Amino acid sequence: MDHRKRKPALIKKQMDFREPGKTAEKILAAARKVFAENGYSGTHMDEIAARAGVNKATLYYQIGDKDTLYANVIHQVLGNVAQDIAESVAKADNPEEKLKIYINCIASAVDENPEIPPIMMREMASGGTHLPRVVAEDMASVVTILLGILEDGTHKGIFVEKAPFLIHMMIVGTILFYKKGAPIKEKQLWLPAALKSRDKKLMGSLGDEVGRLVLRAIKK
Amino acid sequence: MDHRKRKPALIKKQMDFREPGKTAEKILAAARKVFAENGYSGTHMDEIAARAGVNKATLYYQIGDKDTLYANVIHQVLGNVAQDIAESVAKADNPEEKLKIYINCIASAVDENPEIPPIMMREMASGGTHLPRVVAEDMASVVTILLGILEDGTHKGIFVEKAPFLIHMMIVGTILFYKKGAPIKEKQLWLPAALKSRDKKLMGSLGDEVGRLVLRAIKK
DNA sequence: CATATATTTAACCATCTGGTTAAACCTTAT
DNA sequence: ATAAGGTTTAACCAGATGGTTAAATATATG
Repeated sequence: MDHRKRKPALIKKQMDFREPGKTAEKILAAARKVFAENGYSGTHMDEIAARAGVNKATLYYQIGDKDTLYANVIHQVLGNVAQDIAESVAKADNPEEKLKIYINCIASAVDENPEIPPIMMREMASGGTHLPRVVAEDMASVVTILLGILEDGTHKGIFVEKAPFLIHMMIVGTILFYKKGAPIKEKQLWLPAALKSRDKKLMGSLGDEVGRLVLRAIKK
Repeated sequence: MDHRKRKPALIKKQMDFREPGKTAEKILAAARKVFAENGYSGTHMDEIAARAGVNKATLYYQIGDKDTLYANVIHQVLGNVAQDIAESVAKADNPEEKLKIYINCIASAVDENPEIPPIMMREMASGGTHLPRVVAEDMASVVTILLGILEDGTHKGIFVEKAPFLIHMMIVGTILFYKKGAPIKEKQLWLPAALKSRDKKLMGSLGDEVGRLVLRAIKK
């Protein structure tokens, strides 16, 4: 099926990718890498099969087709972030702390999962048309959490009023772009040394630094 | 040639896409849209030819191959931003004003040029490996401008010291993600109404609002 | 007008790519 | 052991895709 005309991808076949060593798991792991590297249409089933060390027919026997495989990859890669954020944020009790946690959850999800930036960026680039509904809803629920934090903070007079969706894009955009951008920057040797050195001393994690910036931006 | 293995795209053939109505111009305009919609590997030469209203062979006669066409598109789309920023920023004299202009230049480039977000996002996603050298250098020069503004501001005690590259990723990431993300958000009907309404009242332009946020984030 | 040159086109082509098939190969239970 | 059902595989296929060719058509030049 043509990528552009894909229906909002349902997950036709749920894979049991939990058991490691199992064929399905090997396929999913390979698919994850290849899709992250090359995007949907840049990814070829033969390469996934090769990298997973299985025959292409096995791949089709275990999953179904490219669409389904892609949907499963996305679900596996982005699916758990939402719940994690919800749980972690609930533990804090003031908006400022909650916001820090919110940002750090996203940052560490990205850290533990280097496939998130390329996949998310490309999904955004293509208008999010092929995100499985589950994932789209997950992401919506995340923004809703932020909405709550910001509203609470504004009521309590801690935050100035700012558009929540813009803040969310700021958080996610900053983290994803930095994660993908930093390595590119390092390779460009002609860049002024000042740029490279300055960025070394991101005190603490990226999540912490973004947290500081965003808080400065919205605190009263 | 395979996308993944493309050499750092040189622009093999410079097109004269300036004269409107001319075949080359029609091709480039079509290519721009199609590449923005579907990415490099999702784009088919036949579609570009069809959308440009010319025969595919004409396309090859005028340009060369997919790679060259893509490089030309990128160059046309991203090539002029750098110079524009440099000139505009020079007009202001204090760091704060300069930073506002810096951000607004990027925001309006994106505004006037809706192909920037998808193309930039996908380029970042694939590690910027196929940016023509010219464009990569342009982008580097942009960051260098920001570096200057921030250093100046820090010296004068107006800004706190923050990693310049991170700030740049923050600006660009926020603008691009918001531009591409907002329309997606609008389509998700199940989202809490609060989210949609809140974001309507972005007072002024996106550039202004991002400018305000970033300044709050780094001003002493 | 005639000749040369630049541009466009329909028809091709080799290769790639997602997907299938039928047979071989395990694993398990009787 | 063997029948049965699940799993893997080599070989295959139809359609798509980037790219080419040689002829046809404008366009400019003498």
